[in-house]
Amino acid sequence: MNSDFTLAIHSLTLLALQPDRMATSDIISESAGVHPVRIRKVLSLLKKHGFIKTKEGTGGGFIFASELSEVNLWDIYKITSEGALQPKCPDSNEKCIVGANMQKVLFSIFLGAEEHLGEYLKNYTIKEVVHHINLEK
Amino acid sequence: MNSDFTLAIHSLTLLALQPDRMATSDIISESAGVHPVRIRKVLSLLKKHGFIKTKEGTGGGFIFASELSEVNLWDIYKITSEGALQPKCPDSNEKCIVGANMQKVLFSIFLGAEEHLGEYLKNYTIKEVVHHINLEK
DNA sequence: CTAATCTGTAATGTTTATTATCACAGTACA
DNA sequence: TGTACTGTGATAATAAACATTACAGATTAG
Repeated sequence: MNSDFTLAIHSLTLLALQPDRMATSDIISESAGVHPVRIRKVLSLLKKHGFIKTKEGTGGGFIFASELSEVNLWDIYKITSEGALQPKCPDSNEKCIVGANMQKVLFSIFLGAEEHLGEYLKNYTIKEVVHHINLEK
Repeated sequence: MNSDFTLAIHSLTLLALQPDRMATSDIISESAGVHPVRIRKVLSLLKKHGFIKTKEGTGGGFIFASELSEVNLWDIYKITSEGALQPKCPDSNEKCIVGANMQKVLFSIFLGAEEHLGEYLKNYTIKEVVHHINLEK
């Protein structure tokens, strides 16, 4: 799994903490320790799903566009990383009962695993993450 | 996540289907489509935990050493891939409230996620996987 | 007892995935 | 009209996964 999921959470949390003004990709990238272009790419996904708004030009940037308690981590996972749990099986031997069928068996197991993970992630919203961040202060 | 987890499942399933005789790393690697050395590395982990037995020399190889229904996928996950869910966060900015604390917040979330995944994986044993493989025939 | 056939494992090379960087078009504002 | 942003494609650098080589140690067959 790449870190788009955690980058998205990081960015949203930062935006949640300054709901009144926009944050640029430079500011967010400095907080997250990654390149600003990556921030723009990940956040453009979140924009497409309406979680944030963006503005180009001077004074522009990114800003939260929904209720903190309505954005849960499962939503974000699906947008950034759906299918990431799924293992990339090498082409196994079709002549072997196991090789020929293992891939689809594993596929169904991991599909179930991802759904199960979803049940857990649905319980976490950005509001909770922000709360945890504040507790750590 | 690398594919050690699925390789282990694949190998155990193959061994489960021929409980009477040993399988060499060459045979298993041919079924799984990977290099025999990888099979030996992954299976040596399973051996350490007593799930299989090995024998060196002519006629040697790997063989199942426990009850199919007592080897569940969570056991195997823990052996091969524990912590794999955990995202590798880049060093974020310590001067930023979010950057400074996000890592430990994410850590606790992903720890919970892995435990939750465990509850799902515990329900799958090699016996079930073998059963699914046979159904696909 | 010697050659053949295995596992065990370290070391190294190759490939693939992830991430960073560059380049530049488009938008908004002063 | 210049400056400060996002949006996005293309390419380069880095890191992770995987394959390959090499060889020591165990076991068996002849």
